Amino acid sequence: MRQSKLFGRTLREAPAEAQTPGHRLMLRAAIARPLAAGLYTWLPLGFRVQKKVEQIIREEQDRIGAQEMEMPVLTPAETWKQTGRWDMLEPITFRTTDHNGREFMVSYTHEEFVHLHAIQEIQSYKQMPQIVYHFQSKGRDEARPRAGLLRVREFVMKDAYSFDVDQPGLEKSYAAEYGAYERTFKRMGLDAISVESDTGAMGGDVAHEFQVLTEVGEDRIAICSNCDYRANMEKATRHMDDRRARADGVPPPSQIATPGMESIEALEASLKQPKDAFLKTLLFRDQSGKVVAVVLAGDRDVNEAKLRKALATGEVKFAGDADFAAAGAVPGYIGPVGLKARVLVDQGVGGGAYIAGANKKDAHLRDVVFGRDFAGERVDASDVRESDVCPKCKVGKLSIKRGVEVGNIFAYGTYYSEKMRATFVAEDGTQKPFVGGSYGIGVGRAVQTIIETHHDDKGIVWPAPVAPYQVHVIALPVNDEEVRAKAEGLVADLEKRSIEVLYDDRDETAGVKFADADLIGIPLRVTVSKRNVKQDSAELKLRSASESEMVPLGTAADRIGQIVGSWPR
RNA sequence: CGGGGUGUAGCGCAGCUUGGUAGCGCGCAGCGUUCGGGACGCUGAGGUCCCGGGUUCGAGUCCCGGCACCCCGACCA
Repeated sequence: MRQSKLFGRTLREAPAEAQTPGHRLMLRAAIARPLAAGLYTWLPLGFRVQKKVEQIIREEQDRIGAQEMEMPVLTPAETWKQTGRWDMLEPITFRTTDHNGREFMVSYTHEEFVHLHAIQEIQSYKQMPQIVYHFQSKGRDEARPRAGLLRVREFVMKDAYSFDVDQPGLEKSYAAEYGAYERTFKRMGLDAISVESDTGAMGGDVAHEFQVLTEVGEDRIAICSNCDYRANMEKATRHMDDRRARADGVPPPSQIATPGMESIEALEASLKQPKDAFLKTLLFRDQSGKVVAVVLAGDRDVNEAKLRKALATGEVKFAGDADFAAAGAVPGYIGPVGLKARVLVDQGVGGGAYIAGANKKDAHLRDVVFGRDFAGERVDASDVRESDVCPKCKVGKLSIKRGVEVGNIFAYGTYYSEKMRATFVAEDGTQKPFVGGSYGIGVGRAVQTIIETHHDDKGIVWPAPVAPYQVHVIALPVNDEEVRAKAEGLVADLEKRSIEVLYDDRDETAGVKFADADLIGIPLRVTVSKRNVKQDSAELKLRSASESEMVPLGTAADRIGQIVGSWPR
């Protein structure tokens, strides 16, 4: 490829809105361009990277016996309604109607549709296990697209779906995908770790995310200092020691005057008590408008993902003034005692005496005891935090790191097949529901995550397997007849060997060409210059190395072929 | 959806407080000199100043309304 013809210019400066290093480099190196909020066009260089990432994913899926297929982007509403997700996904999906008024969703994911096909194609237990996958665009009307390709509103996902006859079968498929993911991310240069995750909109129980730890990530991951426990904050729990403060001998609640103290911080400051001596009570509405109170220790924050799960709802919001009035509560002085609402009590609330709102203006109650003075359902609805004790080994301390979720795997079992009556004939002749899992990788997000984790101050340093080209040949200066002849001869020779070459034939100065080569980050740079040609040689330099190697022009192609051939694929 | 910010040439920005010829750097085109780390000179092209309304003799600038984009938070690959 002649660089003079390349569609896509490198930028000396990144647009102001680009914040993360990967976002800036992605734009500067002409990988992709924004079209609207959260919508990106791949330019030719980025498109090649995307295709290489896809190919790695494809090879690893094929290796475990998964079969590639393709389902449409537009999906009919009726099927979504069968599983209840038409309403649940309303806030984050793009929808449209055809000219007859029939409703469609831009596919958010494809569980429903792959089940529809499984019903038709798989009739007998003899046909399983099966894993199918496709690379398909997903539409998600994210409230806040972010950081270039890291969170967008339309993206290509590899999503795979397994069908098994029973739970042990599912576990095998799940393990096969788990292994495929480890190989896939490793091959593309990503150091992804698996973490336990919430199942969110996908339903089901067991799920892992593959996270690449980096400061630019938006997920928070709890990691144990001692064992292999790693979990997304949405899911992470902590070990709570058993010593329950005793309520014996605690006097009944008594009112204390707390004028103007409407926050835990204000109470902490004026009553000179630690935050965890208080109960924090928060009022929420779920998606259907039902109001619920969540009671937690004053030093803890509510975890909305856990709360949604506890309430089996798609959305929770803070309640309004009318809800407070209906519950007999006063904002700033709300407490669980005498509250007229469903009450959930976080597991971090102990059995001892707390100070809590009195549901009266300017008043709190001391000596409030859970189980004695108020009742409520026990739930886990709070965040873990730095230094909490690991729930698995009960020894290590948790630390919180940021990560980018590049892939995930869910074992949802019969969640969809039961709702859709997707069954097969089992060995005993009865109809049984498919036992399934789904497995996703965001391609564009993976590409930018590679950039986020493979760059220096000059530009991208592509891992060879995903680089847009393998070799960058630079002619210097290109208008020198002999230089150009030698460079073009070398390029032709390399291409004959099926080596992917970007040839910088632009009439630019050495500084511009080297700077662009560093920015674009192709693994091997080959300089054919007047100076080198005089000595009948070419300079080979790896993007990742600081020193270079001079080789005779006559054997340059051999040497380059040898280097390129030694790279992992 | 809550909070904050920004919209002026392809990109980065100034001009707005105090209304009066729309500017700078990079990039782009032509010519010449350069040619191993973002060269230099000369010439030139390129603008609905986000959109709509208002105030005014006159609006990029002031007022009102909208839209878009970015950042922080809540949600996802």
